[in-house]
Amino acid sequence: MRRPTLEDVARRAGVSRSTVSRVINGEPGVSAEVAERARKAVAELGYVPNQAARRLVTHRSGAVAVVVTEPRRRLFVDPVFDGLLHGIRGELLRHGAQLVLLFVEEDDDYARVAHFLSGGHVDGALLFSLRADDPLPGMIDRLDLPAVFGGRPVLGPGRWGRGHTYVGADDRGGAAEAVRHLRSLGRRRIGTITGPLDQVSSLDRLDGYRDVLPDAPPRMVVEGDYSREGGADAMAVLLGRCPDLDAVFVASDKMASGALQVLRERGRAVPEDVAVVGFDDLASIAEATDPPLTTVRQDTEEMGRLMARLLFDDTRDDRGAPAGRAPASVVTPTRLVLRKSA
Amino acid sequence: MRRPTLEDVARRAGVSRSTVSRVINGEPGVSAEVAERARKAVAELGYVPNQAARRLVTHRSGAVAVVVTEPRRRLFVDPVFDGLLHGIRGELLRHGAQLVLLFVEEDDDYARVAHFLSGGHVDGALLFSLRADDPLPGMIDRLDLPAVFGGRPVLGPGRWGRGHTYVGADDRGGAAEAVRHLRSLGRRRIGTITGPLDQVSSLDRLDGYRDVLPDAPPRMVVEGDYSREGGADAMAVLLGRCPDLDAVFVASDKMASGALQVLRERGRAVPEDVAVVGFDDLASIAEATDPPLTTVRQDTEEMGRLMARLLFDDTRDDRGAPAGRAPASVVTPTRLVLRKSA
DNA sequence: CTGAAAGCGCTAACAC
DNA sequence: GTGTTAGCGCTTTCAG
Repeated sequence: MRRPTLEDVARRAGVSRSTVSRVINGEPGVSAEVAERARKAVAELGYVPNQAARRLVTHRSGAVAVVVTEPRRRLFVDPVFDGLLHGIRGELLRHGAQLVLLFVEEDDDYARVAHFLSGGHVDGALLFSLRADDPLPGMIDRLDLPAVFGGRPVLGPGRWGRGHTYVGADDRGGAAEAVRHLRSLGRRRIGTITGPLDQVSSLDRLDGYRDVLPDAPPRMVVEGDYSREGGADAMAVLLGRCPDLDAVFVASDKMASGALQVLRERGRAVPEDVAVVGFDDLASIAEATDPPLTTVRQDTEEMGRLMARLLFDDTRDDRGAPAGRAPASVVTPTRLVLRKSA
Repeated sequence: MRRPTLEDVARRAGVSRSTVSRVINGEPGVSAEVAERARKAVAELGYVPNQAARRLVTHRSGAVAVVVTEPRRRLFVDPVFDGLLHGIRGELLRHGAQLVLLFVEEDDDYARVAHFLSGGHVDGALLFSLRADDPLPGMIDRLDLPAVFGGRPVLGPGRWGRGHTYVGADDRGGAAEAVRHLRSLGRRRIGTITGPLDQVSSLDRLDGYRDVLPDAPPRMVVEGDYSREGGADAMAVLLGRCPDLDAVFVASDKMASGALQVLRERGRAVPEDVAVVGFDDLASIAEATDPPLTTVRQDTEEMGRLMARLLFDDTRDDRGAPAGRAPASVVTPTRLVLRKSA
């Protein structure tokens, strides 16, 4: 009733452990006939390799950690993260790697996560570092573990995360394109509703807005919180400050849907009176609003896929090239999707 | 530059491997003085136990799998699952266990998951089996691995999953309570919008409706898909079939919000003309609708916590009691939350 | 209370 | 091509 070991399989096939091991790991140099016999024994015994033993000697775990700093459980209802995770999953699958999910919620968790990551449980880590003052990037530096960030990480106050590999959307460029579009429509009083300004992506999107509108007065900028309600509130504020506003760039679709509602309630026609552009292109939102939302598309699934791929690029040369430099980061392009709101 | 091993620590502390091992694992029978010396050496060397080695000998992995059958990537935008996962996470944390996330999307994945689960990577599994014909319960039977299901599992056509441990909300009772409430309000033409009827929970909620209204004609029952749009469409159908409907029990808050919208568009006042009760009590939806939604609350976080707890109950007696019977399943109570819609 | 020694199940040199 | 032999780093009897 004991789980069969390599030894058992070998005995049954009448060969040695090493040979069976070679067959199982698909190594060359085993005659077809012997290989067949070994495979048969494996099947008959229902042999499944003991991973712990394998790891012990290979020093590889076959698993990848995904570290998420979950802002009060909202992460898992986030379609952006959903897309990311989906892309990651697909790529991990191709590599036969497992996904170990690590949450950071309280401050204690950083130590816990660091401890886990340094425990050899995983071959690499994919981390989402949203906040501008996130300790994660600093932490990973001390760990000597292949890692790829989702979103450009920031290291301490003002220090950009050079040396960290990351995959991020072109937040700044996308935002700039959105605002440029608004201006090309002849709009002159263009406001913006930003995400929480302690997040890198929010900051980048705001920078994109400023790139195009360097002289926009501060009152045209209102900080939101990426929620629908936050978007609605921010829109109300914006309208109060600038009643003759004729366009607004909203840094997320969710906020945009809230903004649209307020605009409607206040009797502003969209896009006639006020043109609106969102960000994310979440089908469930952007296609369902009234009018459908013009927005900046980011391909979250592709981003996830890329994160995993970069990680594996870094990870696999453990036998061979001396670990190499961290692979280059990639900024994925965004694309303006024109619907009816602008 | 090699990672320090127990041996290194032992040498530094001037004791034996065994002693250090005991200290690390908090075993009794080590003098305070020696223990202190060992701890000091651990700290100085930054020693972190090699999990693979430990697992190899203990036969325990310290990890738990969470298996989700992800219906076309919608799972991660599901607040119910979010709550569940949150509860699970909390409990795993208490036990110092890791969470390995396994997705089932394509048919291939079942084999992959089964293989993984039987590979000794995890000490147990938490599985969400939504569909009535889900292969997961059958699969787990052949695996000899402690497992707890989220939602009552069903084994093949008509065979209820006896012998499987699960944690599920009292879908049937909750639905019945909702309908009973509607009736107590004097409503007589009570329809229902169900979830996808290939899901156990949907079926159970419908049964609850029927428990109270055994004579409701089939036209009063419309199948939805748990989405907002699905709820809207179903509401339209229901209204078409029965224009003088005076109440509706909707099997999810998301669908209820869609239904509410249609009701409003058709000029039906809620709750005056049509009373509406939802299911789930997702704060983000139920409190935000107009009018706020009366709904059946299920405590998803508690359910998640319970799942993990039951799993550990089953899991830990590997040294001691002979594995024991699978622990009892638990059906968590639901509670009607009265707001304004009914 | 502490240490010595025997593996856990596997891979990887190294012989044959 | 295939087998032999060392370990990987840890826990766990069993002596002392």
